[in-house]
Amino acid sequence: MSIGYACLTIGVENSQQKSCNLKNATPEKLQEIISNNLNSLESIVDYNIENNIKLFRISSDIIPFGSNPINQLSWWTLYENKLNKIGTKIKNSGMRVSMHPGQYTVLNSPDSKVVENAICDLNYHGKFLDSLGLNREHKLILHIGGIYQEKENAISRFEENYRKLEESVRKRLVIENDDRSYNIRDVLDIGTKLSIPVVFDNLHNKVNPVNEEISEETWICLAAITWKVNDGRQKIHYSQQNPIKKRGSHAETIGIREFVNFYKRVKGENLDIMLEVKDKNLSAVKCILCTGRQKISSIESEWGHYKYAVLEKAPDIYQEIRKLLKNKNEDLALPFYEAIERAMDTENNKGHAINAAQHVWGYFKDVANEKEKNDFVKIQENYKADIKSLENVKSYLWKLTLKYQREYLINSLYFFLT
DNA sequence: TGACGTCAAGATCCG
DNA sequence: CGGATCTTGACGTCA
Repeated sequence: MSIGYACLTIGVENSQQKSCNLKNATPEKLQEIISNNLNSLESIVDYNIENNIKLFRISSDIIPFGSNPINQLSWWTLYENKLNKIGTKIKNSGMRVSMHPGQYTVLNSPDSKVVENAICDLNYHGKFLDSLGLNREHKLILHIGGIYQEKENAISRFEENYRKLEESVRKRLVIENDDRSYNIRDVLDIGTKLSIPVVFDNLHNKVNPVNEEISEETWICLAAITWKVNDGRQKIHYSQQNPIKKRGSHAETIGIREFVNFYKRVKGENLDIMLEVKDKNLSAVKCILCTGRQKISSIESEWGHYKYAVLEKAPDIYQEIRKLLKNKNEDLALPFYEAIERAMDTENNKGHAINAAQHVWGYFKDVANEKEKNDFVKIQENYKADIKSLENVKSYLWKLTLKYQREYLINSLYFFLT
């Protein structure tokens, strides 16, 4: 039903997350970062609302060192107004958010210090969602942890330590199969025994399967049983293998044909699907537009974002898409994104890249001063002569985009896709 | 002891 | 000096 993305955005203004080192983490520095990060979170929530994205994972780093004793700020009171404002936007728009402590939060460690840290960390995550005023449908996702040579004992320790968690954390906690230690069968057994909802992760299940014969649909049905009414809709994680990286690495973008097939197969309309993918919000918008009825205007607006990136890669596909968008009465989302994917998969070509850069330059040629005109000519020549890279050319154009505040270009993915 | 994963910050280099 | 490019950090497990 809802499709969403994790933590960061591409091409969204004022959504940057900041961080700092432990040794620089003064109260002043921490406050500055928290203030920035909450402003960014609000921008992201606004963006999600505008783009009909109803599922989002909030970064664990939203509060720097949120569970480290170095951070003694009571950020939930210092930023109470801001947190309420953001929480209200989330609730009023029907958005569902989550948080996901990473691979270093380990509840079942034999080392009691590690367990203590994990509990602190879960408390921090729970407190953040509480401070937004959100109910228990807004989940905290956790992996089971390590094996330590004795899986049975490791699982018992997970169960023991789970029971020690505060109710405010337990009510949100859901568990997920991972790519090396605990497969979906293990996690379903634990979830069933302790009444913890289970998140099925399709790529982890491919990398660390129980049994190749059992289908994804079957596992999703079995996981469904662990979700009770006040947990909200069943959630799953979806990602695709990056073809050039090692097994388990997330793809740059979600291949839309494969996703749509998956969505039909597993009856995705009954699920909340969290995408784990490098291009973040871009894949979320793509998957949302390809699984529902769309107005032509949404596709046209997407074309506005992608067009110069496509022109840079493949002028022929650029023309093909222009032609495609003239069919105002058909459902264009799928063929549109398939064409975008083909274009972005195309090998770089200097001539095409220069052609696109000149199109973009068109936004400045009337306002640019003499030095800027000369610099653009020079950087183009240096690019042709292999002295400068395409990234250098584009970062020069980005500088001009910001200087002359060209709104259309600020929202263009030309500068963010490679 | 280093790889793993992730992203910005910090450090260094270059013209 | 500003910008580009590289290295580091912060976490715990496992080989």
